[in-house]
Amino acid sequence: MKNKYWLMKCEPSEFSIDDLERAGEYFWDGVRNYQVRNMFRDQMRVGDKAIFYHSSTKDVGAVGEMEIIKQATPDPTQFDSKSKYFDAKSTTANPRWLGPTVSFVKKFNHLVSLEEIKNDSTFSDLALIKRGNRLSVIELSKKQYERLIKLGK
DNA sequence: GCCAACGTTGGC
DNA sequence: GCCAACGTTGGC
Repeated sequence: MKNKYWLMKCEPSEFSIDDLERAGEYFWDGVRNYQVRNMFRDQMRVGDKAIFYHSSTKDVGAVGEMEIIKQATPDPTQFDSKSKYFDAKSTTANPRWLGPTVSFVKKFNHLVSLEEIKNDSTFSDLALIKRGNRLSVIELSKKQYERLIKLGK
């Protein structure tokens, strides 16, 4: 099956591309949005590629490449009452939230800033730059994915 | 820290 | 099922 391409946001104060590089792989936890949950469940598959994007920080933008190495499974933080992602309404029998596992591929040589993305016509219809967008995971076209990698070199 | 925009919750 | 209130997101 054809691989898909994704852009996945995370606040670097929580987890950054450097953290991922050190860890090698990471369970993408903490997503509490149904649309994104459904994307994880129904569309994201092993072998898909993803761009790591730093949000809510001084230097906002795309910072590196990842690969999906495990399809979404229940997010353990939803059952952990000490976690800020705890969800009392979720049960192990019927878990509400999922997360894929990603692996580090490459860190960009330089950040591709949000401004740069906005100014590039390749991304003119990308939800990322649309006003009011709240998705932390967005599907990219192959062209958009390759363009980000080129800009990051 | 502000604030616009959106998603979720819960009373009715 | 409506909708107001509330919480969260995320760029600036």
